[in-house]
Parts: sequence; structure tokens; C-alpha cells
Amino acid sequence: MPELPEVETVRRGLEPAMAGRLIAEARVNRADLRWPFPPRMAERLTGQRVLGLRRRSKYILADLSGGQSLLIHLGMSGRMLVSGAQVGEFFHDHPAPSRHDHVVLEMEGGARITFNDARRFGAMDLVATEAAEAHPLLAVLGPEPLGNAFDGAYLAARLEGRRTPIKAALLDQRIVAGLGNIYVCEVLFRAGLAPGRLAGSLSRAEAEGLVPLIREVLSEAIEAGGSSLRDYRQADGELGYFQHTFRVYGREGLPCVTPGCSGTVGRIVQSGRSSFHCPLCQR
DNA sequence: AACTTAACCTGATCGC
DNA sequence: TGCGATCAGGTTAAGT
Repeated sequence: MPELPEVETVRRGLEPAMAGRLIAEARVNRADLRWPFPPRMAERLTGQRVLGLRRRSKYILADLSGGQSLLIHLGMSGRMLVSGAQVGEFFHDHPAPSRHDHVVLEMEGGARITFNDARRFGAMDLVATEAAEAHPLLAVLGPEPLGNAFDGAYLAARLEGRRTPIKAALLDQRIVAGLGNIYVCEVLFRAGLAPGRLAGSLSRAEAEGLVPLIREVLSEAIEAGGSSLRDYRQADGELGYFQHTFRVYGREGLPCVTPGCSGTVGRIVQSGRSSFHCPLCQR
């Protein structure tokens, strides 16, 4: 599920239960997710104090007292469950173990963090904290979309001359790191750009104009996730899913929400992914 | 080198 | 109710 805003929401949800606390016991229930776990991961996590939780793109980094960091990616279906702790307004009891609980962290003080991932596209690795950015999965990433390095001049330069659709270019984590299928659809809708437009065909103004829209869409989604964390009403402590209101994503066949537009939201498939768009106001 | 497609997995949903 | 086809928010490896 998770794109950048969801991962940030998960990070914030984990913080009270993990930051500053000791991992009393780590349990690892299988040898791999997308890739093998690092050797002896459970032993290496047990007894470590979590100094803090960071996010880079769609990755969470838990910095540990021993100088290593736990790198976490949720893939498509990864979830984090917080139990045995107060989460917002509610205390969450430990749930019954379920089928795809792959890694469990018992925190000192009674909180339990459960990583559950049905499709197993997720990943975990251990990396030296000081060299974390050099990890192969992080080294290839483009700038953070909410950071200063991501601006109009940068994006325009990266799109220039590209013969790939703008949809694919914005999904390319090497260009900008953190967007996924949903938010690219939403960004292109707000920009009035057809997903099939070739990246290199955008005018300078169109390319630069994407930057504030990307920031806006992600910021709003993070804010929505934050509110869902604040009044957390789910009984199970599951982090990562929250209610969004999308303008085009998943709205195939429904009327375009642009005032005065008579279009109907359509769906095309680009590189195997659904692109929802309004054929009238996105050109 | 640029770009596209297939593959990795399971589960939920839809049409018959 | 059952069953197959389709789809799912990500990323990499293997194609063209």
C-alpha cells in the first residue's frame, strides 16, 4: 500500500512505542521477504535501543544504539501493528498471531511491534548508520519531494528529452523518490496533464509547475494520515492505512470533479499500472 | 542508454 | 457457494 505519506504516517505511529526504547526481544519467523534477511537479524536486534526513527522516501530507518540501522520497506502489503501499548486514545491488546506476521519486536515496557506482509514484497536489512545513505536501495534514489533539492529547475532538467510518459517518469524513484501510483495520478490530475504525455514534451512551465503540486498532494496526504493517527479508532492498532479522498484515483466511470467539467474519469494501463484520468481536463 | 515488460507473492473482489 | 479471471498502493531483473 504505502507511498511516501503512508510511510511517514507509519513512522510517526511507531515513534511513541519505539523511539528511546530497548528491543527486549526480536523474533523473525522466516528467512526472507523479498530478499533474505541479514544474517542473525533477530540476535542483532535483541538488546538494542532504538535511538530514533527516520524516513527516506518509502523506507523507514530505525537507528540503533550499536551503530547499525534497521532499514524497513513495506512493499505493497506490509503493515505495522502496535499492541500492548497506548496508541492515541486507546490501549491495544496483543492480537492473535496471524498468518503473515514475519517479524515481531517486543519492546521493553510491553509494547509489541508486528511486521505483517502478505505478499512479501517488503524488505528489512541492517546497515551501518553512518553509511546508511550508501545502502544500494537508498543510493539510487532521487531527491525527497518535500526537500529543498527538489525544485523546478531540477525536475525540468530531469524530464527534458525523455521519451517516456510523464506518468512513468514521476513513478521513477531515481527522478523523485516517494511517489507511487496513486499520488502520481492525483498530481497529473491537478496539473491538467494527460498521463500519456511524453515527459520531454512538457513545456518548461508545465514541468516546473509539477513541483508545487507534488508537494501539495503529499503534504495533504501526510496531514490526513496525521489526523487519522490522532483519533485512531481502529481496534487493532494497525498502522499504514487511512482514509483518503482522491480526486481521480479509483474513480473510473464517475464524473470528473473539476467544476464545470463534463468529463468522466477513465482508466488506461501504462506499464502495467492503472492510470486514472479525466480525458477532458488533462491534456 | 532508454524504455518496456515480466516477475516476485497472496488476498480480495467480480462476473459467471 | 464455487471458480476462474482480474486487480492491488512497489521494485528489480530481464527483455526489446
